[in-house]
Amino acid sequence: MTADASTAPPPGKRARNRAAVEAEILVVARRHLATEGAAALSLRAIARDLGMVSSGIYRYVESRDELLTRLIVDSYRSSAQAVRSAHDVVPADDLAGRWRAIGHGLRTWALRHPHDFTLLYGSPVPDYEAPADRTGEPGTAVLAILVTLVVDTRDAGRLADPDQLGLGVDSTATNDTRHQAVAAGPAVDLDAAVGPFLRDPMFASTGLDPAALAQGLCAWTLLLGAVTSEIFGQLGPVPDPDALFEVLLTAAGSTILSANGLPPTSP
Amino acid sequence: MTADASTAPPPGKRARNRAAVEAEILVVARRHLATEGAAALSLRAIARDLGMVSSGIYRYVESRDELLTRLIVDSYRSSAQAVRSAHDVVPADDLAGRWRAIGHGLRTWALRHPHDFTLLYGSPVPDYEAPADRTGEPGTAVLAILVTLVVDTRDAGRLADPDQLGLGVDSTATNDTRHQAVAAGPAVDLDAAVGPFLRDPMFASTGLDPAALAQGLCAWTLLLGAVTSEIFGQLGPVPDPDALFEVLLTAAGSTILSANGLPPTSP
DNA sequence: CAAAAGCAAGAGCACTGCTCACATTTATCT
DNA sequence: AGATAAATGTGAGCAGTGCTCTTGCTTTTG
Repeated sequence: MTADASTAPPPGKRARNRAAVEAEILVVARRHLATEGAAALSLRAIARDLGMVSSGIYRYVESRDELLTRLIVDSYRSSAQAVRSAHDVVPADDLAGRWRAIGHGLRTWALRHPHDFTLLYGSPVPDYEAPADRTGEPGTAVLAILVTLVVDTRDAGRLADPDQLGLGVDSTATNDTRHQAVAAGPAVDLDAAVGPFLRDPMFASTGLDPAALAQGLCAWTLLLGAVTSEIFGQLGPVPDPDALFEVLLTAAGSTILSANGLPPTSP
Repeated sequence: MTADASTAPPPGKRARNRAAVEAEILVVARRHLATEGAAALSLRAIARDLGMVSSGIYRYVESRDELLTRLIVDSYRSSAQAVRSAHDVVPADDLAGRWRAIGHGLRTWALRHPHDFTLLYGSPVPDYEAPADRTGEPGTAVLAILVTLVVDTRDAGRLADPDQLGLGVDSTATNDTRHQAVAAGPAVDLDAAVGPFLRDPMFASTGLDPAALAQGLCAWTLLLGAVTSEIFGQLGPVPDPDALFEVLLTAAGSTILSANGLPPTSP
């Protein structure tokens, strides 16, 4: 009634309330996610917590899947930010330290938000297909950090020897001169495996070679496997999870970083 | 009425029917699992498919969790058998071939039964805690196969150099003489990480040393990470999944197998 | 000021896991 | 053989879920 125009900008009291409710829904959803887990996420329960009737929540969130998508995007951001902030405090030339920061950053984030981690890297939620146009880009954020580390490692000439992993260097030159895998195994076609990735805009500017990217993927897969294994308890009761992770993290790091600080080809 | 005793042995018609129904339930449950996924498993739907009333199924399966446990144990058996049969066809002295057989065995099983794989290695089913006394032993079956491979590899003197992974050999001797991890990283305490495992009856007879076990765990974690990543699509659309898996499998194998078929300490 | 758009509320549908009381069938004991 | 006990089938019912639709009310907008 007596409200003048200056205190009622285009975002009117209605729009403001809507934004507040939407945010509140996300907050409550995150709380439920943290305590109950993803599949137990109930729109009705959220509505109840917010003091609104069950059907009312559909004014703010289209469906349960929509809510999940928002949480996923949110979690990707959260994890990437956690990893990034852990990574950025170590000096750029401390390559090993940066790797360890990435690994520990991801792990401690996962331990702190196990359900969020599950949402991102666990089995897909039933009857839910993540929309690639919304979860695609945020999903690569933490991998992108790892890529910059691989690039810097290569630039510093400290990239580990691909032969150590059974990945031949010659496979990049000629396509039919494939490298023989671990002692008489069949062929490993590096270019087929990771070549198309390198043509991706995300990598094109880095000038990475297939072997280096493959090494990076090994490190990433091993790291993610280590965290997954711990969060999901796949190895049963582990006596000293910290020590075990340290071992796996070190091993994963050694796939991209030469261990002794010297270029791989030196004696 | 005219049935004589010879056609009615101790397993009477009632027990036989019960066994049949229980088996049938598992069959239908597996079918639902394959088509709908784990979280969509509905006892009512199964009962409906079996032509019995919804409450009737509780005469045969205690609860939904009980059904899940049976499926999980079943899947562990199925996967272990798949891996084992793939592994057993390659000659015992072809160590690399055995590793590849294990990896491919697990992967093809997972690709053929994605929901079963999810049940075992995906995010835990909400509100379900796997009873360790029933899922514990079957869960280690395929890992056990890998352990025998590591043991045989050591016996053949073809174990990869632990230093390649940044895992020092001296950490087994003195406890405070810890190995420095990748270039100036903190300590890696191998004994703390895997020592207690070695005291386990499963390993005690093998005489494995901590470094070798750690290498095995690296291989396992990387392998499982690779399969998980593919089944769950964690890397987005991969151009050539077979080639990528080949790369990761080879890399994982190189953590336990010396690449050139020679003992690690030779020039 | 009136029309339009946004919102809260409630009823309702189809589904879930699970329990309970009741009737029927089968196995076992006397 | 007959009584008794155990196992099995049936249907109703409770509390919960996602989601839709209609009915009124409030805020914003022309």
